[in-house]
Amino acid sequence: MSAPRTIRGQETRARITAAASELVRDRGVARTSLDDVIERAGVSKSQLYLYFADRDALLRGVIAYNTELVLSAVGDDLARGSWQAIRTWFDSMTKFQHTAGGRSGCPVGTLVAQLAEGDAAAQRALAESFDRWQAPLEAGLAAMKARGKLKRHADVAALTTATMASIQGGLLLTQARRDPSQLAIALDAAYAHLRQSAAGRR
Amino acid sequence: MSAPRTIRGQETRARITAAASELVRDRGVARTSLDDVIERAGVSKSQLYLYFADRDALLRGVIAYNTELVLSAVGDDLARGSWQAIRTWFDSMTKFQHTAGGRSGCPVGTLVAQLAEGDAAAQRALAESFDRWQAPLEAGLAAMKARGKLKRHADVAALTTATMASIQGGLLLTQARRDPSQLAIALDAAYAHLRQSAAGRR
DNA sequence: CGCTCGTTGGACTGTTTAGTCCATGTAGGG
DNA sequence: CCCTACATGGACTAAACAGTCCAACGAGCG
Repeated sequence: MSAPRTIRGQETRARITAAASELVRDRGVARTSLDDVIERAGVSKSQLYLYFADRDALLRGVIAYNTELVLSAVGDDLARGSWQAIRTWFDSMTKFQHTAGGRSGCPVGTLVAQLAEGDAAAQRALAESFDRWQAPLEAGLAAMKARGKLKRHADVAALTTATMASIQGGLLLTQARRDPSQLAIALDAAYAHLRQSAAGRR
Repeated sequence: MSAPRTIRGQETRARITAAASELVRDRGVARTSLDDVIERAGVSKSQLYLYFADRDALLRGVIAYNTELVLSAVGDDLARGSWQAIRTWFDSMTKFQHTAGGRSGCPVGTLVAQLAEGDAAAQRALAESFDRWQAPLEAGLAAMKARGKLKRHADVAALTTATMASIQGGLLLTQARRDPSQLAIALDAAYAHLRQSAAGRR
């Protein structure tokens, strides 16, 4: 019911999730109907129900799709650990928000309020999504600490959580105010906070 | 169409917005129907449509209601400006999330993803809501700067935005992970970041 | 060449939903 | 005490919606 067995089926399933993801991004979960999705994807209803048990399953498919989306924006060097990699990662986010005009928000973060309360499975999926997203940052900070680039008593897990919060909060304020600089300010503060844990030079 | 002319009418309208607010908090906007609202409020449909033009207008009523909700949790001393007032404010939020079991998130923040993309008026209302919410903090920081408690070059507006982002991001992660400590960590970081702008003692 | 299994098309159904309408109730001013 | 304007109850409608069903298609394999 969920796994296509042929290449053609895989393409159809992918077209459905991509269409659903775009519609959810542009209008929100509440304003996205299955009829909208099949029209945009150019498929029939039976195709949708061949790969997704019901609407909730499709929305969980969107969570998975959007998770891959944000993960693909994480460079490999972030996990290796360097100030430069963190700065580059932050800048790529503000750049993206600028081109999007501060609309649409975070592909994963926006789904939390829309799905976490209604669907327990979706809530777990979103929690896992954040785990995967922050893993490279956490690994990078741990590596920096091991290399003596961070203070000995630096709490890597807490720094990671605080950074993720600044990202999500910055994106939320950007979406609410239609102003990408909200994210830029939040990320500058997050960067400064991380820098506070940098090991003293001399 | 929106303003009750009698005390009885005002009470009815208040009961409707309160019921809608609770339902939206517990299940999200998408899973809250007008029939649910009238049942919970104990009113009839014509009463709802006497005070709200349509569903979107009701949801804007929820934005206004929830805005007052978060504003009522802001003590007067925050605007006067003190480290103590900021710490107390932060602690009241984490305490609330602990009793709520990390469910439901921020009354205002959760509405952003659910309403901002679909309804332009709601987006503006939410932006204003954040303006009002952060005003006491911004005034307090400005007062502290004037009293020499903050560094001379401290950017009060940026500090305010960064703090709001940490709050919203912390609440979002708390909601996603059902873990109130996510907010606590984010707020500790926000407090440390603010403290960095404290004027040197000697 | 035909069989089979995954895939596709779209009509169909029952339910939920937002929104309308009108008859009735009620409180307070003249 | 009655009149008026606001408030209330609930039946009603039309549309949108999620989900079902079955007939037809097509690609690969024997």
